[in-house]
Amino acid sequence: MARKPNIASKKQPQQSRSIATVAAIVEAATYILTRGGLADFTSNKVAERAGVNVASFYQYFPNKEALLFHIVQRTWDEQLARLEPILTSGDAGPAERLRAFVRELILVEAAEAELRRGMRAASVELHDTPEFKALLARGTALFNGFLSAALGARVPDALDFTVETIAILITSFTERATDEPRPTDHLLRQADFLADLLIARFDLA
Amino acid sequence: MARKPNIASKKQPQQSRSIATVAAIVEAATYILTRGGLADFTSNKVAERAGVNVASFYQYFPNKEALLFHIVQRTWDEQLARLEPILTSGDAGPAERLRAFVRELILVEAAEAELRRGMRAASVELHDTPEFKALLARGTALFNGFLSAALGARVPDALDFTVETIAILITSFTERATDEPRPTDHLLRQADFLADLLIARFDLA
Amino acid sequence: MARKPNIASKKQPQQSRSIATVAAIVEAATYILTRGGLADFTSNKVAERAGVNVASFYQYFPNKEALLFHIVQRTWDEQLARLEPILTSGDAGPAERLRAFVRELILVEAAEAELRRGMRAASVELHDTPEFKALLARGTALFNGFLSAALGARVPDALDFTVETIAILITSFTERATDEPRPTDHLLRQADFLADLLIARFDLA
Amino acid sequence: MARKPNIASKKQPQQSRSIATVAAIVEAATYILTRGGLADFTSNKVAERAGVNVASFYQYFPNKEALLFHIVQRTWDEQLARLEPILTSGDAGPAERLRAFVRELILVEAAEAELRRGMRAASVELHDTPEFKALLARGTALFNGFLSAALGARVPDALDFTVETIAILITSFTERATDEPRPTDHLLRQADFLADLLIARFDLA
DNA sequence: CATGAATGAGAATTCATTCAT
DNA sequence: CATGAATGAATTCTCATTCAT
Repeated sequence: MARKPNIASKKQPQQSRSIATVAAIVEAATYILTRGGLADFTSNKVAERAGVNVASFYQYFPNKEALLFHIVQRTWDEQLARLEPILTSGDAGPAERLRAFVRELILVEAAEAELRRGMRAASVELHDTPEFKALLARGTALFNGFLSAALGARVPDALDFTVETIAILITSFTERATDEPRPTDHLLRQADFLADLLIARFDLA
Repeated sequence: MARKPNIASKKQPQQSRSIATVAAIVEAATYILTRGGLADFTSNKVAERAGVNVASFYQYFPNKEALLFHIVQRTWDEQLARLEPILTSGDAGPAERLRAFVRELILVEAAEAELRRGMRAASVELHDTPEFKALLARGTALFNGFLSAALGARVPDALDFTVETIAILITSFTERATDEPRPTDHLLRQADFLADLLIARFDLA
Repeated sequence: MARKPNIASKKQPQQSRSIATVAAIVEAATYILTRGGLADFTSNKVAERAGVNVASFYQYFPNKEALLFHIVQRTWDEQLARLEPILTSGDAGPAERLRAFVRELILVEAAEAELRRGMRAASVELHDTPEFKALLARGTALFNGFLSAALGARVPDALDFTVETIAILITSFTERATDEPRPTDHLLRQADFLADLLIARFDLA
Repeated sequence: MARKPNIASKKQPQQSRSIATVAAIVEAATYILTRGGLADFTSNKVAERAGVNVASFYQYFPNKEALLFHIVQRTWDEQLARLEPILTSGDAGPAERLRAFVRELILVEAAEAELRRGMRAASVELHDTPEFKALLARGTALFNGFLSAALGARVPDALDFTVETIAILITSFTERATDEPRPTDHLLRQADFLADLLIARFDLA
């Protein structure tokens, strides 16, 4: 029964030196997670690679999980920043936007696939924390909003079910499809495959 | 950077006493993985819960990973045993079989969802072992064979791509859909959703 | 403070099966010690290599040290058997015999240099046992007897000191000279070097 | 088959507290090796006797062998510091210097005989490391230089062979002669015995 | 704040030895 | 006797975390 670690960041660095320290720690951790060195993702090694003392680590993060969460959050934020415009911009029709979204999502996932794999492996303990759930919720809300709007008319019954299921479909698919390194055009074909499936099914074009 | 652990099982238990010992170890490990206690999945704790000495653990498994692989393999075998008949029986048409397959798969995954989550979290080290790859290959071959046959006529180009992509779609979907506990009928609706999508797309009915 | 292990052989094997078992154990241990695998010189591994059960090991040897002593003794006995005739045969004069002795000793040591190195490394615990001391004493007595007789006339004072010192000189030299593998002729030159030194010094020719 | 341990020392202690820690570790290890407790020379027991946590041990030494090497090196350095002046000072003739050297060597060896025995027993793993070989090489070079110079004129052929053989003779003799505790005058007689042998043989006086 | 230093607790693995059958 | 099986007790080494300066 995994204990839920206290994930909230300890202190916000105020001075520039502190900011640099935190940045170094985060960068070091990212590097280590990217190399897949789950076993090397230890507070001591992260600090060493960051060139700071372990004690400094604990100055800014109450524990390892907090650092991990920080990175997860940052990555997630960056990801959302790229995806949100696609979903919200009213320029294109639902089909266009869905296709663009799936394409962008698969590219985003692929872009930092190793890091994401590392994070996923290390994230086990995070899953049950409220902070993590809140993070997920934001993305979910955004995507569900878009889907609900797009499908609203065409799915009279069980809109929620449909939306949730499509969300699972898309996110699990892009995650897995990027597990093995693939050339971009292959990824895009896969994205289109899925997008077309949905567009056809719901007659979005 | 993960080293590849030697996974081949060590000594086969011969007398009933040792068979019981191994069973106790496997059961204890399963229990711990199921509870999500990735952090508790240690040789000492597994042995303790099994009521045997750690040294006995190492009589039968060269290392922790070997035990994990043992469980993964057993689970996988059981799963295949349930799924194979569906794919190979010639009784029904492709649409029927695909739907039945997705339904069974999602149920199978749900049945031991916690264990699977634990295994997934712990499996990182396994991914690169030849034994693990061989295990995956069997399942892949089976499913790809079925899909290739079913789609053969309808997918003139890029059969391999299509098959691979569908395989990813189905397996990633069922895995994620069972991440949260859901009632059976919900799972079946989800399975049908995906199956219908594919059946319609490839005109299998 | 190394405890003195009980070294006395437990049981003498009576039946041919037992004899074969003991032989297999001894041979396996010899093999392992020869390969320099001090770390592999464990009761389990010796038994495994011997093809017998560990419990059988303890049927015939009360502990690991007893096996080691057994091998040391056997080797020592074989060595003495080759050296004794040289010292005792009255055919040749003292110079001849001394030279022949040193030559033979260096060859004997070289013959099983690896085994001897392994034994030496493992023997630490043996040094303080009475059995081991008795073993040494036999060889010492033999050699000292020879030297005393040979030098008697020429060393009026301090015969004991001289004999002891020469014994140390010869045995330590041959041991170390064979630490690195060397061709036979090199070894013989070294033996002659030492023998000549002593012959000249004590005017033995 | 012994693996070569990584012997290079890890972190250098900087503050006085850590210097004391390292000193305590070294002292504890020396004590244990001196008592002949090869079996007690474990990281835990050394740390315990040093009054520090095992983890501190591993802060400063990457493994047990590194600590052992540290001690071997220190002892060797001290020994060389005492012997080098004898060999290099031009005050005396070769005979004088050789005799003084052998005398000093046997005293040096005797001074820490127990420690040296312990180290020797534990050194097995060290033999193959480059660091250890480098250490030996320094001593060998020094002594061989001296001998070559001293004998040069008198040994037209095979100078190398002669030098090497004498080196073996002297070092193996002093090592073994100090294996059993002996009063100083006895040791000096033994040293003189060997020195005289060589002086006479090569007409060094 | 930042660093040097320290540590309690535990993880993986092995070994000598014993016992039941 | 011999074997299968078991285990108490170590051993090496690491990690998350804290404290004194």
